[in-house]
Amino acid sequence: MAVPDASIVTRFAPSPTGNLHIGGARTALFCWALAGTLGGRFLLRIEDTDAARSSEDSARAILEDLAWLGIDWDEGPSFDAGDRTLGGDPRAVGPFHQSHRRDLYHQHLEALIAAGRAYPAFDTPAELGAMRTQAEAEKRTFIYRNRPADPAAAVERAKAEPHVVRFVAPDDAVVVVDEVLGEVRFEPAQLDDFVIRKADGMPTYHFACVVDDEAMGVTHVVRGQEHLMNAPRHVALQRALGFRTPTYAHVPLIFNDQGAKMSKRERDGAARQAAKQSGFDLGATPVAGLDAEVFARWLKDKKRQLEPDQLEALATALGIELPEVSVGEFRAGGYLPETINNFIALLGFTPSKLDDGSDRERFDMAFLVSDFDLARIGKSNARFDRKKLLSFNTDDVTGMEPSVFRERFEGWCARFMPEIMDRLTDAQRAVLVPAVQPQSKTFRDAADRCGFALIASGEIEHDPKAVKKWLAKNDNAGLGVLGELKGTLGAHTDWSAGALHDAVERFAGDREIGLGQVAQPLRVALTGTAVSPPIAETLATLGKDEALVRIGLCLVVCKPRVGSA
RNA sequence: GGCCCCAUCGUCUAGCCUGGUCCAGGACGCUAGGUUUUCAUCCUAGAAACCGGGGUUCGAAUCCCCGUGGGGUCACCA
Repeated sequence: MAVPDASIVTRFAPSPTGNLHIGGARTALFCWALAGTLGGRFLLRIEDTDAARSSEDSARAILEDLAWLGIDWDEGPSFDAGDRTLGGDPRAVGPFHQSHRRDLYHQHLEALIAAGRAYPAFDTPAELGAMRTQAEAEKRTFIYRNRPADPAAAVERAKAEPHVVRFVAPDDAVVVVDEVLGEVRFEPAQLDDFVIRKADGMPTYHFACVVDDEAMGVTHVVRGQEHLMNAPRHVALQRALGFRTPTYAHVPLIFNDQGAKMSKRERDGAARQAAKQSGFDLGATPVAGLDAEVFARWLKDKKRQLEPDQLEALATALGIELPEVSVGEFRAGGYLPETINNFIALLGFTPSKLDDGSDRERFDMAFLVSDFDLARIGKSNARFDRKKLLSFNTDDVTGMEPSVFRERFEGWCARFMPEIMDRLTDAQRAVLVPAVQPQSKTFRDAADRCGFALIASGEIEHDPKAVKKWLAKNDNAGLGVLGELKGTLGAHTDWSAGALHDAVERFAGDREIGLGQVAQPLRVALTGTAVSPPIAETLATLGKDEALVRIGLCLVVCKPRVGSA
């Protein structure tokens, strides 16, 4: 890490209108890492100037997601992350919610009007819409520049009438110097007199952002390339206000499988496609909270989105998994925060090489905070490859120290799969959890593999394919083995996994059959399927009584019917 | 459509700035074998790319131009 430099400040400034998106997480991560390599501080600001769409719940959720990822902010809203406290205001530059900073914006805005660099405008939305339509009809780009002939009169009129305040765009070209893209030039003909204060008195994003970056001493602005067209506006505003221009870095976007900006619509798209493919009939399969008309409209219109819970319910009805897009969804999906950080850092950024000259792909936060460099950010957009993420996550889950795995997995279960904690004893989990770890790609995957221990023996559904292959085949060889096993296991007393492992092996050895010929019929009996954790641990988790009940039950349920093949 | 950005294996990328060491390297995925009591792992091998066209140069993935393709953005949203 670099020598501490108190003058360096990076910031992440989300707007609290939804969950933290994976792209936002990457931006935050880069800002955090940059502050680290430069020895500066990382600041978090909540951009809630849109009163209607912002919510404190959303702001809170974003804070929690960032803390979960370990993207700790030095300054910003205070947050108790359990083992550490984040945020605070040591330099007294807060508050960090823009909705609480209106006086500051107001001061600068008045100064701008007084300097003749801003003016009240009284156009109604309908009038503006008409101007745009006309411009479009004439194949012109709509550029608003209706400056008042008499500014003083306009200011006077503004005292009594609803209005917005617009910025007087500069007459010169604006050149944005960007650390990633180089110099980007914007001609004055494309700069319009954009709105800097809305009719409700709130500043627009552009104005609040520029004022706050100055007031908070932000030196480096790292954000997605979708903001590139905002940069000339911000630079022009800074000049008019007499502010510094921070260092800009517009990082490439994260794409989805379709090659477009990854967004929350992803999930709607996946569900829509599945619904169309399967010819889903809402009439035949009602979905809670979703009425037919809404569904039909949503099905037709690609831009339409369902409410999150409607979407979840529909996905369940369709029997599909929705693709994760927000950090919370990846968390619920059982991904590790360190893996997510590692993976998203690789989207657009290339770390220094390994000593053998190959690409360095796996690294932790400590590495990132010392190796991050804006010069190593690429210019082209990157597709989000879920398979590669899964591969990374698998490595990290299976490579975890078993005791650590158990602690973290159970922590995840407590939140997302409480049955595992409620229904299994500590002793059962002590056997099952380590058994499941080497097989699991995610915590959710691990939890799924524990499922057999959660159901009652009567609820077991014996998979016909598994029954046929492992019990009925070869003149019911599997059923025969199972019958013998019932006796052998019934007489067996030590139900530790180790002893059971030996017992099963001895059983197979005595009969000179492969272990598979024993384990598979047992799996079918114990779980109803051909897949389970290693057989000894499966038996041990269930316990002797339950295991024997399941075997007995299977023998009855799956016995060959007289007269049928 | 205007403006802006981008362009190496299917995907993420190295190399490009400072032309030759690149018949282009790594990773995920894919294919084929192998290990394994199931699934998942794991091991070995393999296929797989410099968008097209012009220049500049002894020599271009690397520099320049044009074309094509992709993306972003055009709100009293951020």
